[in-house]
Amino acid sequence: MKEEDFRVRAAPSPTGRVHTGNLRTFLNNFLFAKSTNGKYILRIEDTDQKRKVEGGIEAIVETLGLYNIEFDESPLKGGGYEPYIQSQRLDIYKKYAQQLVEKDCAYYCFCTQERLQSLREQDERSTYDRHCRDLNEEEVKNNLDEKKPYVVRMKFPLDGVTEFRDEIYGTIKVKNSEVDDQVLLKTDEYPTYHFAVVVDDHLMDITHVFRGREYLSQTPKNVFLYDSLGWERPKWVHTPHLLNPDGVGKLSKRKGAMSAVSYLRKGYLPDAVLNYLALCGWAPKGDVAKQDEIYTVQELIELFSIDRMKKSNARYDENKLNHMNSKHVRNMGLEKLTEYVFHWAENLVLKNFIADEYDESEDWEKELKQDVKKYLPLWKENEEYFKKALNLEFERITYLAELPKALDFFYKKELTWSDEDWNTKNHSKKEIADALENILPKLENIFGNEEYSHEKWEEVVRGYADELDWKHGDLFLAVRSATTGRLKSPPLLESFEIMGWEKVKTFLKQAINWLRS
RNA sequence: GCCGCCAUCGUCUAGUGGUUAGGACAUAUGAUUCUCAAUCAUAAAACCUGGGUUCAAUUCCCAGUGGCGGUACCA
Repeated sequence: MKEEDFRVRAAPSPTGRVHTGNLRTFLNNFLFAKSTNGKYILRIEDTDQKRKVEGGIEAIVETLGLYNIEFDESPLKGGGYEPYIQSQRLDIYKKYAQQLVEKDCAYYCFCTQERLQSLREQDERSTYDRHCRDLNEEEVKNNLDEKKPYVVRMKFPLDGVTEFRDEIYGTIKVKNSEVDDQVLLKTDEYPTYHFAVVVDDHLMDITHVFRGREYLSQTPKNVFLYDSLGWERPKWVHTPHLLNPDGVGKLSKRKGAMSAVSYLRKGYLPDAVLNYLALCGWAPKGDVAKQDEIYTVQELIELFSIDRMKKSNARYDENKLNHMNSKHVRNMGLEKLTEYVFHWAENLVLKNFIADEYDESEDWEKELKQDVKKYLPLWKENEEYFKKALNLEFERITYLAELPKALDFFYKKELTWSDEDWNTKNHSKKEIADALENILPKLENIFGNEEYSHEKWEEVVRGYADELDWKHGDLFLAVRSATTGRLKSPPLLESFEIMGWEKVKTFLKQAINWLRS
């Protein structure tokens, strides 16, 4: 088979949610499809009516779109294998279920839920006792005529071994006695996952089935169905899990997973998130790997191959994600970054997504929204000014959500302080106020006349510190708190250049008043 | 319990039948510096245990231990 004939699919439930873990599965499929020039299909698996959610499809497509992950075929755009929603394919499953019954590979089961329940109560570890496996034709016919509710179960071989190949794990063997007579068609005539996935993957010509490793030991059920129906097996690619940072359990929201939209809102770049996720459980070959591990999506596509995927689970590590994001932010260049920040503020932070209806937004998101609403008009008012300010801050942040606070002193008309914003270890508030009052005219002298230079500025501060017999650092820190409202900031001279002397002077005066009150 | 899978620094990983076991994150120290960050340099840090096979095993085999997953009319 030629690579361009490869077809992979993502098969989510329509919960509308895309979180860290399944974003990684979407990504694996995507990288494989792109790297082989194959097709990427979205199919919705909504066979559990109890958990059905309306409208989640748009949310998923929208979210992935934000990461530039597009589908070649989907329920929304079609593609020649319709329908792409399992609940609209019920008659298809029914047809093949009947075929399996005719081939004696499946059977009608009339056991009630209550009976199954009591079986389980007797022995928690028991599987279905195959009570209906050998009903004779007449019994089945009678039951059907009486309109007894039924399910269709697969007639899985009682002994022997099922063997199949996984592209990552190699040959897997499972004793058939370990496998239950899995329900294929439920009472409500919906298929179960194991049945629908086989029928659809076959009918949609899926060549590579990427899915979580939790399905590995259940794959014999699929193998049985492919073989019974006389269909060619696809290549299975079971991928290891992303674990919580503490290594306990699959990554969960409570322990650090975020929704795919939230990452972008927080100001992680799509490429950075994908860069990080791709490197969990996969690594390029040693001789083509980059030492710093920073890759664009394009590079990942070029390097991707299944045989480089790991077998073991990986833990989620926010530190590394943060590091990668700050690298990607710095690599972007000021021009592109400025553009992206505006895009981020307008189209990611302030905009409401369909996905938001399915995921409760967190406190920081609400706060961020308010901050951005407040500052964005100011940022846009003077793009050159913004760019200069951003230039001083962008390598001090790890994600864009830090920007409103990081840049605030460039935009505020008044600063406010609290006691923690001052270094009072060596000097009292009164001493600091006096010092500021005295240094103000000295600064006015250089900045007011546009005669400043790095040397002069340093000379003024250091000179006056000597005069006061202060440590130089203490005086710089005092000026810093007064003019930026905090103890940590970009270099002062560069900041003043952007803010302009009038603003700096105003803040200095405000600070003196605050210190004295 | 039973079944399946996995096992290199704290974390993500590279790599090998003979290597000073490499990189990245995090950590520590130093340089730089008006603070923070960035940058640079340095340090500490790993082949799960026990048996085989072999001249030689972290690497191959087996067992144990540990971890993850499955054992649904959920996916």
